[in-house]
Amino acid sequence: MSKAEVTRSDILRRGLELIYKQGYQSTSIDDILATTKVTKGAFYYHFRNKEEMGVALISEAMQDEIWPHIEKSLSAGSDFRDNIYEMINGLLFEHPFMTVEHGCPAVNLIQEMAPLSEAFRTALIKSLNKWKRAIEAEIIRGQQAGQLGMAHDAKQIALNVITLYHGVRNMGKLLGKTYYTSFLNEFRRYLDTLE
Amino acid sequence: MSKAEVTRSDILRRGLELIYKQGYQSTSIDDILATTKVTKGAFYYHFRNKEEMGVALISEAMQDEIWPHIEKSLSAGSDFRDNIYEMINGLLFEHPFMTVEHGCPAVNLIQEMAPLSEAFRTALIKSLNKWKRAIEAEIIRGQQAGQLGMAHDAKQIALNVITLYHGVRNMGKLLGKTYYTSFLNEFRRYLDTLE
DNA sequence: ACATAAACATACTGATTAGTATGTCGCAAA
DNA sequence: TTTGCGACATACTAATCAGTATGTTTATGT
Repeated sequence: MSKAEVTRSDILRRGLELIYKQGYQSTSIDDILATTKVTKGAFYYHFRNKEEMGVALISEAMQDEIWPHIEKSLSAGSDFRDNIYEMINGLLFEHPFMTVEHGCPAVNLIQEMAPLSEAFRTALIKSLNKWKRAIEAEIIRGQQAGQLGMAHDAKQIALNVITLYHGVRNMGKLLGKTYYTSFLNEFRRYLDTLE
Repeated sequence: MSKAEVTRSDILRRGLELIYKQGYQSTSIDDILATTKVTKGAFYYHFRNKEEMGVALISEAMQDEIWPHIEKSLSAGSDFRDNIYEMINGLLFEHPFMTVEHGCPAVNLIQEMAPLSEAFRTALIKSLNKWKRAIEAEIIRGQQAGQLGMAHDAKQIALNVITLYHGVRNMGKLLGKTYYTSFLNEFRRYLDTLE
């Protein structure tokens, strides 16, 4: 990794951290510069403007942060139900980056930026679809392994799971970690109703 | 309604509109003033600061906007399932204030401000609890009318419904109105699994 | 070792921000 | 009619913002 690449990724990582906690629009470039050794000249060498940095942050830093966990949990065991449950459980409770109070950076950015920027929307949809396809594939694997009837629509279930995740991340901001726990019980029940 | 009360409510209504579309932190007081006949002096006569206005906006303007619809739909028919379904359906499709791209102001504000302001959090929790209790009451009514087994936890179901609503409001920002429709199918199915 | 471009560094700009200071106007009670 | 206060109006400040202009350093191929 060259020195320039390190600088770039420093910007993205610190940017992700701050934007996760404060929101995109309320995080200034100066905020990022003040907490890194990066200067304004370096920033604008690597990115044309703030939006370009935001988009890069979604498709690079955010993906790097979350994706390994998703991939790992979705291929952990043989039961697709267990895998999907553990994926959500892990995201909620075990991920070192995310907290209950600040939720999930992807969910936050969709909320804040999807209506305001085409570029953000595109990057976020790409990210969402990647996740959706991964869940879908795991459900289909479950179907082929006889764990779930073929009549079920894998696409629809995948979207349900993601919708629930979005919901619980938002509710958690008001109700705290205890709600994560009771949600997970309900989520397990939901998975078990799929037969 | 006195002239002063009109001024105050003008600020709150216009504030809600702008904050709904741009977010709280990215909506400036000058934004509000520029699109009303209110001046800065009037603003700071009615509110100590921006945060106080934001909190008032949640417990007044936002409630006024959404609550009538909720109350109405929850007492529309005799089947609690139909009522809850219509509540969500109406919020998603029939509410004149809200759009798919901007979602729901309450959901948005929870996402943005719950982690950042105790005062916002308090106002939002109050608002959430009011809704939760209303749904809960409707479920219990359904139980007493024999539409649903007593074994079900009304509180839990109410929270599920709200969580799903939060989720679909967020997903809608990426997937558009068509997702609302397919979500509603799933939601109906969920309600019907409650026996 | 040297040329050249990549990778920064510094200082600035004009716009926008929340909030303040200080004034004014109209109406209600005395 | 005057006095006083509720309800504004105007002009300002200091801070912060994204972005730019113009430099300097550092690496790299030859």
